[in-house]
Amino acid sequence: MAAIRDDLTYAFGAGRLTPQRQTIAESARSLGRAFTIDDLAEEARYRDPSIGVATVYRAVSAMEATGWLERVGERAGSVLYAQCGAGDRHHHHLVCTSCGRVEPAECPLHDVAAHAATSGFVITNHEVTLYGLCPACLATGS
Amino acid sequence: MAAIRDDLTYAFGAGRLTPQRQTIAESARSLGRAFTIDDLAEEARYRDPSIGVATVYRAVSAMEATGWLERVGERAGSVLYAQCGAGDRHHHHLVCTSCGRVEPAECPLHDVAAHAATSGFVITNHEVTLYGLCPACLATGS
DNA sequence: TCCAAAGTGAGAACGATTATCACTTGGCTC
DNA sequence: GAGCCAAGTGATAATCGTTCTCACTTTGGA
Ligand SMILES: [Mn+2]
Ligand SMILES: [Mn+2]
Ligand SMILES: [Zn+2]
Ligand SMILES: [Zn+2]
Repeated sequence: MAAIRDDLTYAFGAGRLTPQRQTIAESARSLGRAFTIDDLAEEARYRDPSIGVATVYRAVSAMEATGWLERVGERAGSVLYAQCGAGDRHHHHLVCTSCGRVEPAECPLHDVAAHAATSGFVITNHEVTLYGLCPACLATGS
Repeated sequence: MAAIRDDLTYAFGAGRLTPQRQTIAESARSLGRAFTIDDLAEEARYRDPSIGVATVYRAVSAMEATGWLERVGERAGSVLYAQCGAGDRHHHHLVCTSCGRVEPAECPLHDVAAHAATSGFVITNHEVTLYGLCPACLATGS
């Protein structure tokens, strides 16, 4: 069963769930992998051609603010997003560099945080992203 | 003593060490913190106003290719670079979000790599960046 | 010295993202 | 249910970091 934040009704928090936003959120979920704004706009406009690109940008900003989407890297100058697959739990990401599949990864930074403390730095935030090949892409050799 | 890659003569590898490139590399080193292309260009053009912005971009690309510079994040839509402070050793970065100071950090990913292997992913690359406050910024409360 | 490749600088072009603005819509109050 | 108004929309222009182009200069080896 999915974590509560995976439910579409949480995508926009206190914001309105308009028909356009619903289409955009469903598009994001249906992609099932990391995507650029352009990827998402293409899918959303396939379902409803009247949706403007600016609306997709605004919807992504809103979904990122609630944590329903996360940025997981970049591709050719564009930000890569993925639906958060682990609810509220603190985690990071495995990103398949071939197909874009994304899987949550444990946070490995407890030791490093301790080390940093001895150097005088106080860590307030961190980013971890792993890139590689998912089982499917390994099997097909792509 | 600094690791060998910290020496300016390694900044451009097989490329030419022109006067402009020397000025740019010295500027990067003198900044002593994470910087954007714009920060670097400002410093370099202070020393030699005839240096064009395109030359700074090209020099940074070359220095990134040799590993003498690394990208350590972004700020307001621009890529953040820092001089690599740990030679050839595999490492990551502590970045002070207040003053931009950068310090090498150990790689904490051995456990995670093992975990990923059990999920079928094969990791080929990873990124880790820690953000926080350096001792100096903690002391001044900035 | 000569030459070909590498590098330079000015400016144009590019492309992702953001701002603007007139208009529409959703959800609340009465 | 009608009225209100903040929130959202879509087209388009603007922004801005980065890359490209091109004529020119410099470099370092033959
Ligand atoms: Mn996630
Ligand atoms: Mn480094
Ligand atoms: Zn894959
Ligand atoms: Zn600091």
